[in-house]
Amino acid sequence: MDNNVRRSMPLFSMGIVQKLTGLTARQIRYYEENELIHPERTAGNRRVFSFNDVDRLLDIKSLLDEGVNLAGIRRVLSEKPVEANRPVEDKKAMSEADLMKFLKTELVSAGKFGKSSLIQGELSRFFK
DNA sequence: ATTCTAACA
DNA sequence: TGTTAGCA
Repeated sequence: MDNNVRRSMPLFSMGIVQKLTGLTARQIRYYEENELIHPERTAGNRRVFSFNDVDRLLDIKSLLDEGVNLAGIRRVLSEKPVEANRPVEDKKAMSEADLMKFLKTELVSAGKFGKSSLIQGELSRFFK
């Protein structure tokens, strides 16, 4: 279960999440306002997303492509537990290089579990 | 350089 | 949703 710790560990900066999800900062912040995601905040008020957050964001993105509105998305995601992210100190966001390494291991474990095909589908493009 | 909030020619 | 202003 050590993976849950990692997945709830806040380490993604806004910029990284934008690249990872293809969503705009505006959208990401808007979804947070609607409590679709609950990223942590650094001492400087910067958002720090966990892998769980990115996962939900990708879910939201796919639902958006399917033409589901915010209310609908809320319904779908409300059925999913909202594990709170772990508190984060003042640490700077993980470097992109280390981040990619982490994502790679995530993709491997995800495949190992046959889980979240979404993650593989959406993020695999970063490893081609 | 990056992200944040608030607001709208 | 985009975009921009003014901060931190």
